Amino acid sequence: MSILEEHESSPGLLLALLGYDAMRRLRAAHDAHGLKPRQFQILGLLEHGGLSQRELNDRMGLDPSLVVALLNPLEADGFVSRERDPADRRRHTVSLTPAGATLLVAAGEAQRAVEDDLFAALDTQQREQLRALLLALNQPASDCA
Amino acid sequence: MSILEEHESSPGLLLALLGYDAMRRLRAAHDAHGLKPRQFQILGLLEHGGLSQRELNDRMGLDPSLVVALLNPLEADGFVSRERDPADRRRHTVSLTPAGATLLVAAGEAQRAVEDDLFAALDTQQREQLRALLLALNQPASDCA
DNA sequence: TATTGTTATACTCTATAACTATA
DNA sequence: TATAGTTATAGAGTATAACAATA
Repeated sequence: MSILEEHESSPGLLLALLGYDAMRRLRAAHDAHGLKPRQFQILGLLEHGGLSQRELNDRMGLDPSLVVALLNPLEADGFVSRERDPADRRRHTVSLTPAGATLLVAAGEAQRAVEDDLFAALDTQQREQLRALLLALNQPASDCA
Repeated sequence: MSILEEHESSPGLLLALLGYDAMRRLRAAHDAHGLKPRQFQILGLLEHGGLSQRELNDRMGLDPSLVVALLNPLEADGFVSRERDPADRRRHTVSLTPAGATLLVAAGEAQRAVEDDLFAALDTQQREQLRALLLALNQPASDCA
């Protein structure tokens, strides 16, 4: 059943509801691996080298306190390691462990499967269109603050 | 600042995060009128005549308990009225009051302003494209249950 | 003083289960 | 028994403020 009938859907609310559904499905997929969608995102961000928590905050658009709460279980389970930066002892460099890299691969397959299902109604070209439009939305013309 | 860099955004998570941001902006806009986005949606659904709560559940894709919680303040503030259906006394017919109709107009302008800002990065044609793609996502090809 | 990371608390939206009343 | 509506509780994701350690 559809979330909204066409005539009663404002574009903004439609986007909000579809986004909520997307997060719900991502969560269901990653639950099998003991991950939250945002934790999977962190593993992906660490794939090509360690980052400070500050860098994770910035790239994810999240408050530092959120990143701490996401990292703690990942570190406890051995998927991620935290080391103090010798050059600036305030910084904690977060890195992917071998176990974390393995988990990233397995959970990545689950995520791709979910996204295939999520966008099943669109063909390849339409998916590319949608992706391009969403990326445009994500980069506001200018920060006129 | 953008929520995600291009290379690190899965389409599904991108949709989820943009949807969250859309809901956040809608909430901010409707707060000025004492409404939640879902309550504004209810007012819109009642614009062309009364509905039972059951019909509201179905059209909004929400659990009945949610609709109750959304309606109670609306009724208390006089924007909506509930009357028992004489034909089936289990049914409560929900209708828009004159005050509710006035609120719908005012809040509708706020919502349009938010959506204009939300989709500011897109031209008219791109907005139509996006809307069509989102509507397609919202109507899964078939419920192969 | 400013920055990195941490802790604690609270808010929004939604889901589920159990209940009442009507049919 | 089944349906319309209600109540209460819980969960996920995020935001904010206050704090300790380091620069």
